[in-house]
Amino acid sequence: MVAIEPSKTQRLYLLLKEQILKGVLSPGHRLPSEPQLAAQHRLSRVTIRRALEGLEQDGLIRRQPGAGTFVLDARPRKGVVGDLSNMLAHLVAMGRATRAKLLSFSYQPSTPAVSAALKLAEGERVQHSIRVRYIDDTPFSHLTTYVPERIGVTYSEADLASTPLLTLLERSGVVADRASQTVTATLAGPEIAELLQVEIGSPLLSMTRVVYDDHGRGVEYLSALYRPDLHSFQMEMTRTGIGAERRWSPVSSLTRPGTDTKPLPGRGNPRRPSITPL
Amino acid sequence: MVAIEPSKTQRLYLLLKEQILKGVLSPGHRLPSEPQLAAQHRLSRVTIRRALEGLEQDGLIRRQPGAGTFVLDARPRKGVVGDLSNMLAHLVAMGRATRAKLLSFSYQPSTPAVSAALKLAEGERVQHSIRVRYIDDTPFSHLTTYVPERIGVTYSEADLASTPLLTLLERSGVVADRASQTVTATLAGPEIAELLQVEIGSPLLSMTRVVYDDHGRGVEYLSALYRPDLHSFQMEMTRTGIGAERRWSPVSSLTRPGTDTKPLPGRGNPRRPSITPL
DNA sequence: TGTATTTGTATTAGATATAGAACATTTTGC
DNA sequence: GCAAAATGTTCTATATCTAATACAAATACA
Repeated sequence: MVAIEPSKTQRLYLLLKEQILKGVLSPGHRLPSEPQLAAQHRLSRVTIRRALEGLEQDGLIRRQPGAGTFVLDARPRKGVVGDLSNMLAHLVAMGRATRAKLLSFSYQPSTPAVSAALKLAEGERVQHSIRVRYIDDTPFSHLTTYVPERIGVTYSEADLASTPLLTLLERSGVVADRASQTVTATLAGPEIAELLQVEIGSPLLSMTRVVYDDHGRGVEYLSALYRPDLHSFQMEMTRTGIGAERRWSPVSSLTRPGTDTKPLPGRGNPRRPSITPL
Repeated sequence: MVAIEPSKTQRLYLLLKEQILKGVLSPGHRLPSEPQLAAQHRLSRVTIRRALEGLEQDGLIRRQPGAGTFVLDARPRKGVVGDLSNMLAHLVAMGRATRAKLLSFSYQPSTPAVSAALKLAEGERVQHSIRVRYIDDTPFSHLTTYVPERIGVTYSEADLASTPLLTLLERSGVVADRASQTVTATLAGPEIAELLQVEIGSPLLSMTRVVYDDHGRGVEYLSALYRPDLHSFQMEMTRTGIGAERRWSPVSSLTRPGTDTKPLPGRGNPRRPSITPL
């Protein structure tokens, strides 16, 4: 029995794509010729060409008969470089058109995992919703939320489709006090891939967040998926303390779209951080 | 021209693997029967079986003729649930065996991307290194670093294989003052996959960090890849301010391995945050 | 016990991936 | 202009992937 491996074409395709997007191969750079690539990777020229065709479709390379294959100006529309901690508020402030599509809205008995996270009693019911958020008609996040039923009943289906969940919660008298969020990487399954308009098997940023009120009770469980080509999680840190006690302190910052990783001007002057009210 | 896609077998294999490792399918849980899976995913039973065979080889499932297919005690050695911000120090504190393998060590002319991030002059040279860090003989991170040559010369190859880079830098008189880090998701290419002992095409957490000294000059450019099954990036947040000015403030926290997302006890009492001295 | 369900195994057929080769067309550079 | 080298195109041949089907063996349950 052989280990399950991706096709050779896809292997090469992803490899080259990574290198181009990562900047290892800078724009204007000429790739080795197809026969050379075939020799280097010990693949047939047919396979090489299939991979290059994929890159060409992606607009990452330009192939000129007789001349060669050249890397184009990579990172095409990396337009939105967001901070997961304040993305939505930031986008709205920029006047970008944002809308959410409500895919599911129901009341269910809680699952074990959600119950544990929200500290619910056995069999307690939760309000469950699935949304996809778009920016300029491009899907950029897939949101699955669970809210204890007693809180969930305070807002309607229409509310959820138009208003950020955390706003709804606070409007209902919930006092959000603490949150714990975890960021990981996953793969896009068939449904998610279609909803976020990416290839099946594409990498996705996965964030799980649990929000607690001032009594330590869980009020929201959020599982979010983001397209890494549209968003990344960024944070600024400063060095504080002296001697052996010198450590790094996080400073949540705003990142302007189109602006690359840029440290805060001067020192001190931390921006006011915020969390996405999704 | 068709987009380059992974094989259906591999697609399903990775998808199920993710769900098992992520805990969506808990140990002891019985998977749908092969015909059911075939119907759900609209694949033939042959394909379903190939994917399951891969999972069986990985020791993730048990297949019993006549009975069904069951999820085994997943995350066998999920031991390490780390915080990217202070992972290494934390692991060391726990007495886990950590070692780094130095794969490459050289001085090169800087690439455009690195030059921009570190604010180097045109053509300035950098010290480049690639390392893989292991914990208990399991690879968990792939580290690529660039340091301006004037700083890089202050430590040796042996230093780098044994001592965290940031420690070396500070030993050389560099004053690390600010850092900017970005977290995204990527796919594992052939070499990375082999080094980190994952399948080609598996999702990886990608972190890029730039450290600046007190004069705002870049002193370290780090590109790190982490296995999401072994690590996730976690942060705690608290609500501060009042009224319309009420916002979320990040509180970098320690996560104990084996302990799932758990809010800080009481309120206030923020842990002293730190950054990984990789 | 008997029946339904499940996994294991085998066969057939078609679609696709890959290798290898030949030749045309375009560009580059002498 | 000419030769070399690059991509574009077409073809043959083999191996693998996937679908579809049938049947055997093991298990669960009434």
